[in-house]
Amino acid sequence: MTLRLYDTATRELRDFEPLTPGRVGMYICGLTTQGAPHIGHLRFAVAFDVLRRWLVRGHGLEVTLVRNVTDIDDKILRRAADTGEPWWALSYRNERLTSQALDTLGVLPATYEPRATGHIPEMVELIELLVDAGHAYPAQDGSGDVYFDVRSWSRYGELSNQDLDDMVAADDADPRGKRDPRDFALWKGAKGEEPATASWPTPFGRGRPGWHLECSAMARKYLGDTFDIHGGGIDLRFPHHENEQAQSRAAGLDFARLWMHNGWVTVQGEKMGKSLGNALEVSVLTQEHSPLTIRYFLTAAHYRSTIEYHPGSLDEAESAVERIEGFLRRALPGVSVLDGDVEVEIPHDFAEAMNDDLSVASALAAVHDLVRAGNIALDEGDDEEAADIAHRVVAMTDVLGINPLASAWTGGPSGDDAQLHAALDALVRLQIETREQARAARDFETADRIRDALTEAGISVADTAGGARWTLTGKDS
RNA sequence: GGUGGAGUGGCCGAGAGGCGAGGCAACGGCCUGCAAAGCCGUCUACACGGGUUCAAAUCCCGUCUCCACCUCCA
Repeated sequence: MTLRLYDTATRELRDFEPLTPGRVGMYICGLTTQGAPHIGHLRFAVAFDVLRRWLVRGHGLEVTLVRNVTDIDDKILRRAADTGEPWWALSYRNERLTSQALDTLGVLPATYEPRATGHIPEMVELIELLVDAGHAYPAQDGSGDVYFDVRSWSRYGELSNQDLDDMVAADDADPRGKRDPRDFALWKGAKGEEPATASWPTPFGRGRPGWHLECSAMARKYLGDTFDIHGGGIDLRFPHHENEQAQSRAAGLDFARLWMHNGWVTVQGEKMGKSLGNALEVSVLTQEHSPLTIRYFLTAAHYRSTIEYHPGSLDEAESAVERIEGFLRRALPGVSVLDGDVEVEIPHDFAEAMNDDLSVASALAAVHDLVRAGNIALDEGDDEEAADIAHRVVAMTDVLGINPLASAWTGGPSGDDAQLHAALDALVRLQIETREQARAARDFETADRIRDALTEAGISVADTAGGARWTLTGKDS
C-alpha cells in the first residue's frame, strides 16, 4: 500500500517515495528554547512522531530524524538580558525542559538534535556559496549583516504560494543596509550591547546566525543536499521555511522534497499563547492527568487540523484511554507491560487510514471498533479471540504512541516500581480475599466496607466474571 | 491587500456524491447483592441562500462568520 502525504508546497496529496529505497530522511523544526514548552509547542513533535512510527512500523523504512535546536535568536538574547541569566544557560535550561516534556509524552528520541551554535562553519560555507552566486550581499551600512537578496531569486514565494509584490513588509523591519525590505538576514553582525559570547568570528566579521540559516546548514550536513521530508508548525511555512528553501535552492541544493505542516492547539478558537501557556505545561497537566491521556489528546485529531483545548478535553481523552486500557487489562490478564510486536499483523482498515495522509481519527475508529469486538469476545467467554484482538490493539496503538501497555508509560517491568507494585498487589489481594469470603457469606456490608476503604486509598476494585480485579486510580477517581 | 485553512449532533472530532466514522456526555435496557466495567438501544447533524443531479454535508454560484501567516511563532 502506498503512503500518501499532503505536500504544503504543491497543496496536494502525493505518493510518498523515499529518495533512497528503504530509507527516509526527515528534518523537523520547532523545538523552542525561548521558554518552557506548553502542549501547543509539543504538538509538532507528537504529530511527526506518529509519522515516524508509521514509516517504520507500517512501511519497514529506516528513518533518520533530525530535530533542530535553535539555541540562539533575538528573543533568547532579549529574555536573557531582561533577567540577567546568560543566554546560553537560559537556552539550555529550556532545551532540557522540552526534552523532558517530550520524553513524558512518549515521543521517540530523534536520531540527532543539532544545535545552531554548533554549526557556524557550515553556515559560513552556505553564505559564501550564496554570495558567490549573487544571491546574498553584505549590508551596505557596515553593520556586518549579510542579507539574502530575494529579488535575485525568482522562485522566492514558491513554498507559500505568494507573490513578492503582494507581501506587506513588516512595520518594524529595519531597511537600512537592505536592497529590498523583504531581504532577510543570513548573518547578523555583532552589536555592542550584545554579550561577547553571542558572536563568532567569520569572514564577514563577528556575528551570529540569522534565524533561517541554521536549518539549511544542518539539514544539509546530516541529511544531504536533498532529503525526503521537512516538517514543522503551519506558522513556520512563511517566512521560516520559505526562506530556508530559498537560500538552500539558491545555493544549488535541492533541499526538501516534501513539506508537511501541523495545525494548532487552540483555546476558545485562538492560537494558544503565552497567557494560557503556563497552565498548559506538561509538568502542570501531569498533576491531574496521566502522560498517556495528554498524548492521546494531542494525537487523536488529524495533524493538519486545529485541536480545540477546553477544560474537560483531557477528561474526555482519559475516558477513551481507559476504555482501551480496560479492555487490554481484561483481555491480557497478568500482562503488565507489552510493547508492539512486529509479528502482529496491522489490520487493513487501520493501515489504509494511516496511509491516507495519517488519518489518525479514522485509524482510532478502527481501534475502537476492535476494542468493542474484543469486549464482546470477553463477554462471550472467548478468551483466545479476545487475547488475539488485544495484540492487534497493542500493535495499532503502538503506531500512534498511545499503547497503554507500552513500557514508556509503565517504566518497564523491572526496578523499584515493579517491586512496589508486587508488594502492593500482595497486600491488596489479602483484602480482596477477605472481601470475597464476605461476599460468599452474603455479608455485603463487610464487603462494601473493604471496597470503600480501598477506593479511599486510591485503589479501585471491580468484580468481573474472572474474579475481582484492582487498579491504582489515585484518590481523585 | 495577498496567501492558507475552518464552520458537522449536547461536546470533541472524521468523512468529501448514494451503506448513520469514532470518542465523550446524557437517557433507557441487559448483566450485577450493589457498584464499576462491558454489551444493546435512543439522541438521524453538516453556517446561510440559490443551483446541478434520480440522489448533495460532499459538486457549482453567491453570502455570512471565524482562525492563521505576510521577516526571528509549534
